[in-house]
Amino acid sequence: MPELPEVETVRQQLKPLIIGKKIVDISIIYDKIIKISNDEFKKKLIHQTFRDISRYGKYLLFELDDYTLVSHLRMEGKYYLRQSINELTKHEHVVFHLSNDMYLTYHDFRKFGTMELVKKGDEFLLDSLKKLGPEVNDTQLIPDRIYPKIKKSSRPIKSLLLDQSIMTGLGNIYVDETLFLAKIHPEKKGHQLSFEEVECILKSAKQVIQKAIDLGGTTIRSYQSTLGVDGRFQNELNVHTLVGKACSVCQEEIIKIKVGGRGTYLCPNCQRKESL
DNA sequence: ATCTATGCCTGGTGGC
DNA sequence: TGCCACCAGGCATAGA
Repeated sequence: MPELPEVETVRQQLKPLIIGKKIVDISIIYDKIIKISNDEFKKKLIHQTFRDISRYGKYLLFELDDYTLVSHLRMEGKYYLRQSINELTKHEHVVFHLSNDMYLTYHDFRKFGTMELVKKGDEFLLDSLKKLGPEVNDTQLIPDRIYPKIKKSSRPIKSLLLDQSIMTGLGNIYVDETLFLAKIHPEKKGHQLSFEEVECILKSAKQVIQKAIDLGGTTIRSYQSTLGVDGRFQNELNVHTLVGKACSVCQEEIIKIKVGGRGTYLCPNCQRKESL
């Protein structure tokens, strides 16, 4: 499940491999991934050269000469660099044939990922990008920026942290880890939180995200970033996926509940519903 | 306006 | 062993 740290890892690994390479051809094997017609997609992208890869929240932005390809990996999307089309597996849906005779392929066995194409400079006019809040790892982001939205909401804090319009970058794994560090129960309502608690949550989120970026992200289930490099953050998890295990702080058993329809892991002792 | 429910997908799991 | 219903989950969209 790529969240901000995983997408950042993909960006860093892929960038030196494709910068300066021109797209000479494109094969679209499964076209629901892309939002426009196959013909338009090919017409606009063929002969364009990769100039940079940037990222906003969980979106990858492949910057070419005249267009930006905005890619969201959702749960299982991955990019691979292949030397031959003979290496393609059944879950590789879009193939970019590059000028150095390598193939950049998009792999996604759930087929949930999306690719949008936009004129360079117009990225934030896209519906998907324009509604995103500030990035959780933005050093300029201060709690005052998110506190008002949290304070007036009756939704559980877990749902608010997953809401990308308030703040972007956290997914299910890192929200659980963030709330554990902050010692906040995931079902606590937004309006029940003090400014100091929100401050603590933001600080914890930044800490979790930065550590995950430093370690190359988390490898859970099938998620593995480009080139088969495993992230190492899974060794640092305190609660996520650890149901039945002892809490690293108090030895209480980690439990799993559902919050807003999402599987949620927490320590019932460290993260009490009723606060002091 | 604001929130909840549903659809998109497929591999893995558990029941029979 | 094989079949099948069910689950996971980020985000868009429809519905309440």
